[in-house]
Amino acid sequence: MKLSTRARYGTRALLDLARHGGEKPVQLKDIAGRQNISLHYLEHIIAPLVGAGIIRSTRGVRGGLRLTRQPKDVKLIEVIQLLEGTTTPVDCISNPETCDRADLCVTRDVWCVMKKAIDTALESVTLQDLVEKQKRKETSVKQSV
Amino acid sequence: MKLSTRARYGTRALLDLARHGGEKPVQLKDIAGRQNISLHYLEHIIAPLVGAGIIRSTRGVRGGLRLTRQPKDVKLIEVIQLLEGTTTPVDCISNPETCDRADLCVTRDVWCVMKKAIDTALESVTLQDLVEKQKRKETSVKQSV
DNA sequence: AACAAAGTTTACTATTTTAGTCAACAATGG
DNA sequence: CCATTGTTGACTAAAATAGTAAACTTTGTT
Repeated sequence: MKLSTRARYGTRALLDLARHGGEKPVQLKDIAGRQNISLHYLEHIIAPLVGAGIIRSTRGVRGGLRLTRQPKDVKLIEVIQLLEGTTTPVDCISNPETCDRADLCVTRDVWCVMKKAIDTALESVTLQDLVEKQKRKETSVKQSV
Repeated sequence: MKLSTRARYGTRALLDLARHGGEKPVQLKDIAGRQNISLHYLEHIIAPLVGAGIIRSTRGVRGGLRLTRQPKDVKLIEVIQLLEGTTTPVDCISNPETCDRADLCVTRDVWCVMKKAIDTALESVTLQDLVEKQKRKETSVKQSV
């Protein structure tokens, strides 16, 4: 039940983008630098997010990445589903036909409850929430120094 | 975020044990047969459960496995933690020292919320719940035939 | 005592997934 | 046209997963 680095790096990259994005596009190499993630790897991770239209990219000089929505309109559940493929702990939830016990299986019901718990948790968090929380953490650190 | 077959098979094995266990110990090969799981593989999966004392085993003729507690006293969270190692989606939750960003990291906070959601879900289910649910499913199938 | 029936343990292996790297390519602005 | 930036596909090393096999230990029965 581990989250892949794709999901973790991708979320951090999006958060970084939300944090540093403004008028001008943010370059992937800057995100990679700030987040200390391999640029080449991040390129792959970002791809499904661009594909899904959460991010818009512009190539060429002064190009980069931009969020297509307000951070408050990007729920974590969507991000994780794109990066992780799904939040389903077992295949038989989304594809009951892969297991002939599916209809009688009570453990399947438990995994289903589990998935719902995960989804509910991720449903309630937006990029905006993360940005704000991060700002608060940063200022509190500055003050304590 | 997939659950391993260890977790799934192990849970099913325990459920089977709770279902068929009575006076006499239940033999692993019978569980393996009923659940259609490789006996050899199941031996490995069962090991940590025996080690943790959820199951007691007796070797030799007429030996087998027995639950050491009432099914109502076995919570799924405990089973999954034993089989899966942990329910933690990222290491930095239980081991903050593995990441030097841990204290400032807001994504870490999200994974923490996620873990709690999973734990709460699994905390609320016992083997007894599964046994009862399974009995209900079975009788409703019989009736509909 | 011997044997058969259980579980235990260790060693090994094939396959898949993960986490990347590398290089060629495409588009864009100056 | 060229430097810059993102895109794509090929490739790979390492780790995890999902087993298999076999030797071993314990225990009840004969």
